Amino acid sequence: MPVEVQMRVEDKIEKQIDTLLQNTIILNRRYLDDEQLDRGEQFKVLKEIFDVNVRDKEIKELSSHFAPIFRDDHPIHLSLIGKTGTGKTVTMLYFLNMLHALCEKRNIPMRHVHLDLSTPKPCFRALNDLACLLDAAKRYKKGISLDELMSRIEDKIRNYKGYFILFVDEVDHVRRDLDSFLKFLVRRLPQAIPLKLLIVFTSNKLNWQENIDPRVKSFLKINEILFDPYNAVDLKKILSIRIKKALNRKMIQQGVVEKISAVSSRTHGDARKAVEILSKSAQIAEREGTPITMDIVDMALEEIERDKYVAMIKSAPKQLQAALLSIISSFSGSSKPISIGTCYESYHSFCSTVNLHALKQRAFSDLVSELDVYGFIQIRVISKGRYGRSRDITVNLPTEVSDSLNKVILMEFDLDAVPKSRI
DNA sequence: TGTCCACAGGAAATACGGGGGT
DNA sequence: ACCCCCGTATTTCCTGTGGACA
Repeated sequence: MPVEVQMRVEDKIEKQIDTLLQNTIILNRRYLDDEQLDRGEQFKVLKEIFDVNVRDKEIKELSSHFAPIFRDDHPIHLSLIGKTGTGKTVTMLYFLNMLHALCEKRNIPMRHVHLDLSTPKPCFRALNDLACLLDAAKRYKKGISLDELMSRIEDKIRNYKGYFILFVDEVDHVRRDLDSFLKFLVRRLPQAIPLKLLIVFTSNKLNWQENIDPRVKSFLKINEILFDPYNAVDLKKILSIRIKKALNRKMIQQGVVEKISAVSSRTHGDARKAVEILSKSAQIAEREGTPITMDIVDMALEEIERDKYVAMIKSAPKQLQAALLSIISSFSGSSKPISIGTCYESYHSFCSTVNLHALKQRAFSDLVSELDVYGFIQIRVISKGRYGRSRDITVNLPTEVSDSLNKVILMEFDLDAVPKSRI
């Protein structure tokens, strides 16, 4: 390894560190990622955001909805509707926190619980989570009846007489048996115990109430508050607050914040994603040793896109990885649609080479649909008349993305394909 | 106009795994 | 240790179908 001898190593290192410090962009990394902030810090950021009148309208509506509590009245249930990243959860948590403090001050007994269903789960798991939050049961994987869980929850709060606000985040994530879950919350629970139950639902689907059992629905008196996607002005405010806390403002070029807010508001209106773009741009700029420029933002956008796919497939089950790989490889080069039959053949042969149990076609077909939902591929049912009816598969990923997907999946298989094949 | 391909995609059956009760 | 229960994954079985072709 060749070493430069002109300058003493110590001096060199010192000089490098100095320039690095001068060009530091990220001053406080934690403020670029909510996961790393504790509740108090999150609320502090939120307060600043609310103080510049973002989400003003929603907070007003929330206040008027909950106002009856202070007249010893019983407000109906509430449903917050809006896309992901529009601040439903944080706003509500913040609001509940304030409400709690206010109730304490006025001696009104009030409890609130946040049931987070942000990852899809069946009724059983949802109830189990709730039971855990209430300290009514431990975490079960399986093996206890739904009824048992419900009774335990009831027992736990039977003697509580004040307001009980249950914040059910992302209700529509209760898969399959949403009806029985709601039936318990809306019908059985209020009848079984004396407390004043107040449920707040959250959903990103406007029509989440549409296909629930009408018998449950009739009990579900609900008030709705809509959370619109953030517009560019709001996003700019939100980003500015983050920048003040986390970044070296001198290293951000004119127009960058505007660009990020514009792109975000146009494509999703999601504040979390906007902050992610900012954070990624800062990382890239720091790596390249330049200020954050417009070009850097573009790079960040691309990189986020790619990482999204790679991360998703990395954490996916082996079968799904195999399916995607066989589709990508049987696609190689041409961009003409392929029928699902051809894909199944190549999947089958791939499975035998890596010694993976190959699924039957019906199951494979479901895997393919899943890949479509995630956006890796597009499928379309078409009929070739005499030559049958099938789904055509198209891969529309940028080549670099599909290349890195290919590499990642192969790596995943190399790691455990070797020892298996030896057995 | 009817046939018939090559699947789609729903429903039910079966397999499996893991945990609670006793 | 044994059995039973529940949730999930996969298989098996099945009916349905758009349109090129004869």
